[in-house]
Amino acid sequence: MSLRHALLGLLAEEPASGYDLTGKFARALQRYAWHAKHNQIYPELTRLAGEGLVAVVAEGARGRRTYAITDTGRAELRNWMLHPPDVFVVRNEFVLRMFLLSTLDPDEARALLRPVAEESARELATLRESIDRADATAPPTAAPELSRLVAEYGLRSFQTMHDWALWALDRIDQADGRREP
Amino acid sequence: MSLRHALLGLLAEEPASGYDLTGKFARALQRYAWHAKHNQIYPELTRLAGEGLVAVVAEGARGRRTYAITDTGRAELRNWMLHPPDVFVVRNEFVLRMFLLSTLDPDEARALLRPVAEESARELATLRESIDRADATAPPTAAPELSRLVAEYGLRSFQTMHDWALWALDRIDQADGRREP
DNA sequence: TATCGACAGGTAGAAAGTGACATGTCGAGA
DNA sequence: TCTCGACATGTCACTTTCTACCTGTCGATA
Repeated sequence: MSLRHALLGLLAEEPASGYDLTGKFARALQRYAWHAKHNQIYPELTRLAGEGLVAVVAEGARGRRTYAITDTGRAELRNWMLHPPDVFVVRNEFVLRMFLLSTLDPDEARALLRPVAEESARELATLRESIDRADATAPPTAAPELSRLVAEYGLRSFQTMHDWALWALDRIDQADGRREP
Repeated sequence: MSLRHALLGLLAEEPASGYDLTGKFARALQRYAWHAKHNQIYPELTRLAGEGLVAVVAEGARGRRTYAITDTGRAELRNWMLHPPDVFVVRNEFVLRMFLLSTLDPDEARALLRPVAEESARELATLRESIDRADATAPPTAAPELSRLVAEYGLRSFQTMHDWALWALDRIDQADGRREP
């Protein structure tokens, strides 16, 4: 039931169409939190509308339908947020591959870790940029800004991944008894 | 196709039964990398055996069947490891909830973050303990020890989560203009 | 005016994953 | 000897997700 709550969460901030939501998933949630594409999003929106958790509030060009969260939907989202399960289901193919690193030999492990170090650095830079941009545009009456919190989490996570990849590469080099360029 | 590669990866280290593998998932992979329970594992093992990627190498009491990876299986695993996709599919309900934190008010956010700070500290301690235990039992001819790498990643990730949760709590307190106990 | 890319919405069939149920064995301790 | 917990393996119906396909509109630029 996570997809529907992700959608309710996005709609709680502002009304949006299925197309908008697909974009938000691709830009914000896809990489770290929850993966979903339009073929899952459209049917789920229809279902949510059928259950009265969201409603169509506008229709525009090209068949565009803008959805907004309803009071029922907001109550459902709040209830879900306030009652986290004891264990979270996690599926992360990246971490799985790191777990299975030990099935490779040192050279192969190095070859996998190098792109990790590079990409985490790139993601880190991108995220920092978008945070800085958001901070600059910040409203003068800076509210608690809870949305800044998860951005910081992402920042720190990528920093951790980057530092770790460099450490791991170094450690393999040392164990291998040589210094690789 | 991640489940089958997770199983192949575990069997690449040593032969095991479905029951053993279920335990390994529960202890090692479940929390950070890949969630799977016995009702998925048993059928997948049968399928893998049917395709010749694993084979039954022993039968014991209580219908126990010990599987080992075959050469074909090892080749498949290696191929999968050496060809990571451009984007990894991630589904992490915890991170999703942190994304949606901004739909709550500061008090509620605090209530969610406090257990995060506590549990990450506990997980951190547990992991550090098991690493120390493994280091102590380490073979004298310490090989590159690639399996130590992912443990370190877990350690750093939990440390990051813990530090972040404390930072976030503090930031909410400050924005709220008071110091919460 | 033709074309193309972003906008906008979908469906169908297959695969993966979930929750609940079902069955039986072996060894240790009361 | 009885009971109980760990060992051990499954099935089935249902939900969720994935892959691949389909349809059409609007605006800008060639």
